[in-house]
Amino acid sequence: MGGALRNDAREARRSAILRAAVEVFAERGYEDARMREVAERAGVADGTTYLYFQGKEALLVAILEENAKAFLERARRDAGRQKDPGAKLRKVIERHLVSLENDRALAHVFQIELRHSRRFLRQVARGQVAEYLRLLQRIIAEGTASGRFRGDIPADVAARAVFGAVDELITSWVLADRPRSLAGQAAPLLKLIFGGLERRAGGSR
Amino acid sequence: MGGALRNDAREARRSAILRAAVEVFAERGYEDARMREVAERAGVADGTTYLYFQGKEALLVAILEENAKAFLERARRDAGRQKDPGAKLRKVIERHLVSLENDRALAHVFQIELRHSRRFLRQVARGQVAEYLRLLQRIIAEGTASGRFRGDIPADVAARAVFGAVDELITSWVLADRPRSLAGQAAPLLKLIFGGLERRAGGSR
Amino acid sequence: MGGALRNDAREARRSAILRAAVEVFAERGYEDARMREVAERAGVADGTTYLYFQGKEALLVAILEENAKAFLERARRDAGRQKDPGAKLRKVIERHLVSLENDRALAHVFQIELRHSRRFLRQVARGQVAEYLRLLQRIIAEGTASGRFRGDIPADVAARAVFGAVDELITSWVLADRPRSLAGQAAPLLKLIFGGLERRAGGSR
Amino acid sequence: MGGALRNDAREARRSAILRAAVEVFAERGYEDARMREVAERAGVADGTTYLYFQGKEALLVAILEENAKAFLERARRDAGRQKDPGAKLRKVIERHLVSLENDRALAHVFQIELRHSRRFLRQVARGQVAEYLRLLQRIIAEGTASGRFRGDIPADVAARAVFGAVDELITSWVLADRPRSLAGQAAPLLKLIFGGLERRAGGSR
DNA sequence: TATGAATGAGGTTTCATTCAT
DNA sequence: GATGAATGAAACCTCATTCAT
Repeated sequence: MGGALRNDAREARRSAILRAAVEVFAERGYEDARMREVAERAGVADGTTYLYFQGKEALLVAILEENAKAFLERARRDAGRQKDPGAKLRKVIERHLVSLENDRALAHVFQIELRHSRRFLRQVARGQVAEYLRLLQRIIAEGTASGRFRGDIPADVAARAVFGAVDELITSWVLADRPRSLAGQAAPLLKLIFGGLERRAGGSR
Repeated sequence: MGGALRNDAREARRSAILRAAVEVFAERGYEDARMREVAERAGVADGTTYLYFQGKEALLVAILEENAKAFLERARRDAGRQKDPGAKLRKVIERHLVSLENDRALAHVFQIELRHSRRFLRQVARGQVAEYLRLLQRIIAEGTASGRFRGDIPADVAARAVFGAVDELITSWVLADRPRSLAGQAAPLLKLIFGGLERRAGGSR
Repeated sequence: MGGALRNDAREARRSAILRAAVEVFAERGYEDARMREVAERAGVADGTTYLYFQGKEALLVAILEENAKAFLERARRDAGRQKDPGAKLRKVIERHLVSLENDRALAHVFQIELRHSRRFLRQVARGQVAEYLRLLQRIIAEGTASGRFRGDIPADVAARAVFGAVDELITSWVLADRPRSLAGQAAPLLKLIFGGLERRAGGSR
Repeated sequence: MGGALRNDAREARRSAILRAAVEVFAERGYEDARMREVAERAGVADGTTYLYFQGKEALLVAILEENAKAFLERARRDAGRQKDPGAKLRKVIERHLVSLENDRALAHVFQIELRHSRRFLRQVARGQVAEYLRLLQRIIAEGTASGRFRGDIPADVAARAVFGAVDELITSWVLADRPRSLAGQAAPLLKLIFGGLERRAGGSR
């Protein structure tokens, strides 16, 4: 039980460091972020950071993986609760927008800092994106199979296009000085996406 | 005439340095790129680089501005040659894809290295993107005015979504080990985009 | 107590770096001195120097300020112990000569390296000299007031002349290959200075 | 005769470069002076400077030697015109003060920039000072031999003290924001110096 | 002889990481 | 486990000087 308490304290400290990293990375950018500032803000000594994470880049990896994992789980749960592929897609996209709107610092790190280098992007960040793309792709393929979505667009292309559209709206929002509500842009974005994906009533083109 | 020759030589050297920078940035990433390697590959001495560009970041700015400018001009010319807003959009997007597919190193720099830091993104890169977004937005607004595109999606949201979709396809292509032809993905992408933008035959939703 | 030990260690290290700097500056000259050599000679890593001093020039400032401060304090104490203005002046000058004769490397830095640039001279070094000049000037004015020193030479001119005479002897000594004892030159120098300052028995000129 | 003209032009250009160097060295300090600025101010191309002088330090050497030579000649001539050693010394010192007061930029270079490094000081500048010191020493020795100056102060010590006093007044003047006339300080300075050097009426100390 | 574009050596400093306490 | 002082690698850029024209 002492171990449990210990573990709680350890977990709290780990979280504090991770949160501090999100904030410092968001404020200064990854390259200009100082490990010292992360430690300071987390209320620990410089060296302590290295007892919890391998190093600076490992912090970025941890920020990505823990949040992306939670995000993916929510997305999958959201999708699982819906029968209709259209409703699944809608829920997943709405969740995507809302999740990041609720944590601007994290959004900053996700939209910008996680893409700071080719190596990182390929080896780390892209893996999570690929997972997410697969989810989108499955939903779209399901929609196509069910006849609701058109059959002449490969699901992987569609998934990337949808992801790109959402992603760009979020990046704009992160970079804007006076950002407009992301949730508020969900409706027109969804209209556009569904317009693109859905089979036409009469059938066209 | 000596001056003209001199200018030619000067221009050639400038280009060599810029091209070397594109390649080195693409291969190593901006942070890991060494000015020495840029100079070596351009066939000039270390210091010569600084006679043509203020410093490392100025190289990145120059890569962006010169190529983005040319790219924007082509896009505007392409659009100007078409009457129909749909045709304009199609041409611009096709050009976007083809331009970058033809220069993978440049594409790498555009999709990744130009986004390496918040400051750079906001102060430099995003300015060019904004120009491009405005062009897309104008075309879309024109399409809406002409009745071809639906009127229930704000043009700025649509422009960002379209840009994001194209951008993501290119980024995937840049990061892929065995990339599929970008031009080959243009057709389904355009179907998706036009499906999203165009007013439905019967009118829907 | 651990703190006290730490502080002692810290102070020792600081001193080691400062002393190493005096020696390296004296041997190579400020411009040709390498921070690496300072660190090496102090037995610390390159970066450690920067934990104790802001940079290379800060080392020079520290050398000046700490020694000048100590020097000025001794001079003031010496002067304070004497009643007679003549005796005060004598003690101060003797101390000046002896202090630097006892530390030739420091003397080198004081006489030469501290004057290496206009900016440094005006902003830093001259401030300490000004303090010293004020002390000399006060003593001389006191001597004039007491009737011992003549009244027809402004004390500030006299102070500078006296300082200059002493300073030049030291610089010669620093630059000489086979320097003659500075202390040994004190007697004739003092004769000259007192001859210049003292009111004549009969009164002349 | 064409050669003569050529030589004149050459000489004029040489002078222009030298004068430009004096000014730039005085304004920026030797280390911060840029050869480019010297060339620009002299109205020649960068490389041309090197056709007239070996390099940056050679400019400093030339400034020193040419001016010091002229200065020494004037001093010797001044001295030669006087019979009395006291008058000689007076003339030489007055000339010293006036010469530098008439060219503040040159004075700056003489008082500060020429002393910027140990090597330069020892190998170059001090040679000229030594000449000047010998002149002073000869005059003083002459004064002692004639019975006017006291015999208990070695002439070399006296010469250095006198030089130091004059030198310090000039340095103060160079560094002052609102300098007081140097010539105006000649009288009290000379009183002090002669007071120190002259044998006392009654004979004392 | 003059030009000025090109050269390239060289050093201070920062900061992620380590490790003795 | 926590600390934080110490480490030391590593690279951008400047600028005196050169040399092809």
